[in-house]
Amino acid sequence: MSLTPPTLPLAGKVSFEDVKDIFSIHLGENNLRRTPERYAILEEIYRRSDHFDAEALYIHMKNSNYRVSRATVYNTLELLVNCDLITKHQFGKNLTQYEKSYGFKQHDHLICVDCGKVIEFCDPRIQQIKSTMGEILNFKVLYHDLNLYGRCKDGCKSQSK
Amino acid sequence: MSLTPPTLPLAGKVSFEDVKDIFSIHLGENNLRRTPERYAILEEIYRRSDHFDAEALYIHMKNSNYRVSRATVYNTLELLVNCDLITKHQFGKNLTQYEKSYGFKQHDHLICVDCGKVIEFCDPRIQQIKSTMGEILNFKVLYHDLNLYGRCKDGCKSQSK
DNA sequence: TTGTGTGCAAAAGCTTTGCATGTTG
DNA sequence: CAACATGCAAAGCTTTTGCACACAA
Repeated sequence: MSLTPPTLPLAGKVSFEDVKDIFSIHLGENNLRRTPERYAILEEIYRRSDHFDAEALYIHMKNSNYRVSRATVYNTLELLVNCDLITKHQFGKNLTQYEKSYGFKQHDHLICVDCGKVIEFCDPRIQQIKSTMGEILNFKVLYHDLNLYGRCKDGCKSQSK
Repeated sequence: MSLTPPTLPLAGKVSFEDVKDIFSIHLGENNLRRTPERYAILEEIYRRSDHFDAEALYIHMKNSNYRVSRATVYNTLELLVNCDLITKHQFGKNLTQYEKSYGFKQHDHLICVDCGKVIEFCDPRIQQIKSTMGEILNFKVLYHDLNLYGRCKDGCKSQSK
């Protein structure tokens, strides 16, 4: 069972330039404009760690280096999802959360129902489930979302989120 | 690999009386009142098939036999989740969906990204992932949510939702 | 009778949309 | 310069909350 921390980039493979290039190409291929806002949002996301939601990203940008509108944030997040530079999740709440995904191992999430902490893990058996089920049900499985919900045996401080 | 349709009740085990009793006991144990609204909502859910959201349930009850408020619907849905009579899902949208769960096999979901169709499936390997990961990460895993997203190879009519 | 539950409507929280303005190609 | 993107605010949707009234225990 692999326990390589999923958040560690694949060895020596990732630079922000790569990510920017991918986005650039994606924009070009879809006749979308290369605006400074779009690159600034991408850069902010790849500077951040962890999971974030649109509002948090908006506030963070507003308070720091760059000023963008909420509309642009939402718009850009969708573009980045489309070219697989970020992935979208919902950890049991009606709030969309994102995380950067280029150059990171595929992984799933374990969420503490007490404190909301999110832990990442890898288990190759999920790939087997995807291929078996795709075959049996005659689907091309594109992606998946697996969340385990539970309680920390050590006991967490039950701090809310 | 088991291909028993997950939505079929476990043979000869389920009646609405069972479900009502479980709810009744749950209410009693928690010093909650046994109101006609709560039972009416439970009955409506167990009469329905498939997945549903709070608003659809509210509208459906409003238009038919029983009149309840949205607040009561949301309140009761939470109680039913607590005693495992229904389960909660989010199929990639900011909309909580529910399904009845008493007497049905544990199952997961395959969602068509084109037409939104939801197919249920069972794969025992998910249980193995839960126990392995709970052990390694020192968590008591309570429940999970696994959604595969993909495209029907037969091609669907791309009807929206 | 007492306190919990209900209904209604208002509020809250996240996301989308419309429109005037700005900027890329 | 024409089309597309941005910013802002308003609107949309789902869910939660506050309060007066009703009713289960």
